[in-house]
Amino acid sequence: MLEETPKTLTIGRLAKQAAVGIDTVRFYERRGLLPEPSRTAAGYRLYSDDTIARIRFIRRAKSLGFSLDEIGNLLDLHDSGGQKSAVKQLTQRKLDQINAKIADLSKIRDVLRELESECSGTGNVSGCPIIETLATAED
Amino acid sequence: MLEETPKTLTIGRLAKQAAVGIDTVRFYERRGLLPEPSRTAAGYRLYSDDTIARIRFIRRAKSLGFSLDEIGNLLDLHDSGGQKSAVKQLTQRKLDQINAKIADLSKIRDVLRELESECSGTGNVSGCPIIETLATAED
DNA sequence: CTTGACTCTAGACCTAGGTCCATGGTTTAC
DNA sequence: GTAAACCATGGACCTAGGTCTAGAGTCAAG
Repeated sequence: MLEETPKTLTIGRLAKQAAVGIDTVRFYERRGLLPEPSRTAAGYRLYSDDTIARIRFIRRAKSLGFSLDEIGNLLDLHDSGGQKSAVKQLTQRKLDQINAKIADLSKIRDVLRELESECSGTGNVSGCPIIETLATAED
Repeated sequence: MLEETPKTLTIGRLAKQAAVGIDTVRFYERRGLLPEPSRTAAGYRLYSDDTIARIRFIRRAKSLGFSLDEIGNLLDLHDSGGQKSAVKQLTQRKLDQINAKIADLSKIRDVLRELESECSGTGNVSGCPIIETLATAED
C-alpha cells in the first residue's frame, strides 16, 4: 500500500497552483471530474498535491479539444487502470473530429478568399460580389 | 420608385421556403436581421418574396462562419447602400479568424497524432503515453 | 477582539443561436 | 359548422463551460 499524500491544500491554494478559478474547482467536482475531497472540521475542502496534477490534466486535455465529458472518460480509464486501447480510441476519434473541422474550415476559407479577391473594394455595395453571391447563390 | 413586391407569405410559408423554423424567423426579427413585417387585420405577419432571399442570405453567411451580429452589419450595408470596402473588410477579418482557427487546430492535430502513434494500444493504461503526457506535461 | 481574507451553499447568470411551451385567437378544408 | 392547422405573445429552456452573487460561517494577523 502506498502512503496517502498529505492533504494540505485549501481550495484557494489549489486553484492558484492549478491556474483555475475556485469556482471552476467546485464545478469540476460537481461534474465528477474531481473526487469529493476530505474536509476540515469546519467543512473546508482539503486537497493533496495530486489534485493539482489532475486539474492540469483536465486543462491540457481541454486545450487539445476534448470536452469535459470526454475528459471524464479519460480520467476514469486512468483511475480504474483501464485499457490503453480505449484511450487510443478516444484519441483517434478526437483526431478525426479535428480533421473534419479543419476540412470544413478550409472549404470556408477557399470560398471567402474567392469572394474577397473578386471584390474591388471601391464604390458602393451595388454589384459587390460578396453581397450578390450571398444574396443569390443556390443552396 | 420601384413597385413594392406583393406581401403574400404567412410566416409558415416563408419559413418553409427559406428552410428555417418559424421560431427562427421571429428570432431573426427580434435580433433586427429582418424588418418588422406588415400584418393582416388579425395580426398575422405578412412577407414578400424578398424576405426569402434575405433569410437565405443569413443562412449562407452563417455557413461561412459569420455571426448573427456580423451578418447584421452586412445586411445594414446592403440595405443602406454602404461602401464595398466595408464589406470587404468584414470578409477579410473573417478570413483571418478562419485562418487562425485552422492554424490552432493544425497544432492540436499534430499533438494528437504524435500521442496516438506513440500509444501501442495494448495493455492497461499504466505507461500509456497519452495519459502520461497529459498528466505530466508542463504548461 | 476585531478586521479582512478565506470558505461554505444554493442557485442565478452569461454567450450564441436558437427551440419549445402555454394559452388563446384565426382560418381553412371537409 | 366544426375540427385541424395555422398564427399570436411572452417567457422558459437547451448546450458548454464556467462565473458570480447573497448570506453566513471560519481563520489569521495585529
